[in-house]
Amino acid sequence: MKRRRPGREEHGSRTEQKQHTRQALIDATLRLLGDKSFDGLSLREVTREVGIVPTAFYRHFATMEELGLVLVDESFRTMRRMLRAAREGGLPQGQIVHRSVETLVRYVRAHQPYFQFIARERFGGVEAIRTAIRAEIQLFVSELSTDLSRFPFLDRWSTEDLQAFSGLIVSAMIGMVEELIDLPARDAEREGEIIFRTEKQIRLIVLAVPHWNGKLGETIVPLPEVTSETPS
Amino acid sequence: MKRRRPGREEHGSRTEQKQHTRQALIDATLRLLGDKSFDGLSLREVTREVGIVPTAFYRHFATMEELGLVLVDESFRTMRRMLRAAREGGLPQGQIVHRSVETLVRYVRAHQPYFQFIARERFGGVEAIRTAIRAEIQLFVSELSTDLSRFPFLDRWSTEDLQAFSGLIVSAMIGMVEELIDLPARDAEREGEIIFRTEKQIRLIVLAVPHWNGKLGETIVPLPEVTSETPS
DNA sequence: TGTACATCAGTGAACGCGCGTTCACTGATGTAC
DNA sequence: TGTACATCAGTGAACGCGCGTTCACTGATGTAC
Repeated sequence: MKRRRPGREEHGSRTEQKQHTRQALIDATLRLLGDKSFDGLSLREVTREVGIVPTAFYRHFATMEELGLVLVDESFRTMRRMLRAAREGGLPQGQIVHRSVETLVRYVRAHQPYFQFIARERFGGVEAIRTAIRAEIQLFVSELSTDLSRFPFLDRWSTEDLQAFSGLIVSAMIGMVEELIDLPARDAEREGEIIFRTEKQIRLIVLAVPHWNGKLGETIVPLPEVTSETPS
Repeated sequence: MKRRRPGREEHGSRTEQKQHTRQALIDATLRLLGDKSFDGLSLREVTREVGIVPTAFYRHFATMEELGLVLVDESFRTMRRMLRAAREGGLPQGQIVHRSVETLVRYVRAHQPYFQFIARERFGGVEAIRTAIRAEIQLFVSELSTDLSRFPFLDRWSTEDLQAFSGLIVSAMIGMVEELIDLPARDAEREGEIIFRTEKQIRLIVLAVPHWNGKLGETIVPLPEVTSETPS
């Protein structure tokens, strides 16, 4: 009775059982991170949530930081799976912005804790985790650049310009995700507004594409001086 | 000798002295937040940094959370001061994107700890602080909307569209600030790249302005299907 | 100006608590024969 | 298939430590007369 997982009685091999507990630690951590940030979370809280003794933690991870890095890895694996699916499914002509935003929202909803973890720890208190997340997002931007380089107009852009463009889209998407994830549960109206606004933003960016000349000269649209009293 | 602030010998009235200690607590907190997130920071760490006994903390704040909210307030007061100065100075015709980005960067460098605090706690572990920051950023977006509504084209946009547009600019700016603040100190080259990229992004957004028709129909630029093998 | 009393910012001892980590252990699972 | 031994995931007691908070205190500053 002592060695069995509390509440569950049937199990596979020792290896499977270990894997099961390891996953339970990961899941428990994600659950607990709804309320607090990673470096406010204790090893004992995590093991308590799983229902094992604190010392058993060390059978799976050397430190909390190690667990955190595994979480980063898992989270981005999830997102890459999303992107791969989207790419392979092939977005239908037209509706591309709408469908992309919608797909992202569905994924965020389905894997909310992962996204929440990433959003919260991207600038969180643990250096190693911040660095790992930053690297993954950069990878993300680069992959998007490659995808986008197949579109008309964009196929003639420099790598640098493409990365800036992708970065802008990713910024808008991250902004949306970050607003979505701590929306009071099931506020469908606010959610709709956020999605609608993000679509607008991305469409606006796309609109600029045919007009970009690749130079960082001054703007093409003449803009008047901004002072306290300068309406037309 | 006992009552004097360690390391400083001359003081004003009791009220001034209290104010001085209060500010020391705030400054110490900002300094310590370089390494960790707010909810990983202890009351004792803060008082230790200032050089007072832990219990003296309560003469100034009831809880750490209260201190945190004061920090949010101070940080945004700093940013509003920046905006007001920028508005009153009046940005010269042309160069407007360049000057705006440059102004922001200078301010971030000058008040780095405040910006770092905001970036880190925007999605951090303390609910009340998150909420306060979110409200301030929203206010920010609204103010920018008002400013922008004086420009040609934009003066005909709906409030909603203007807010989406402002939100996009703020997202790009936040993205830049967040990258800037934990750049390894004085990496002038990376810093230049980040600024250059942000300028590109904002110029790109601006470029779209004359072409926006205010409708959320499908894009005007026809975009082909994205699959694994769809180059032109 | 001088004296007597009130205020209150900062002190220092003490508390109970949750923390991470150590250690020797238990007993079911796995393996060699 | 049956037995004897090895492995190792999880146990539980114990540790020293930093935490937030309480409390009665001290002594310089402020105020009333």
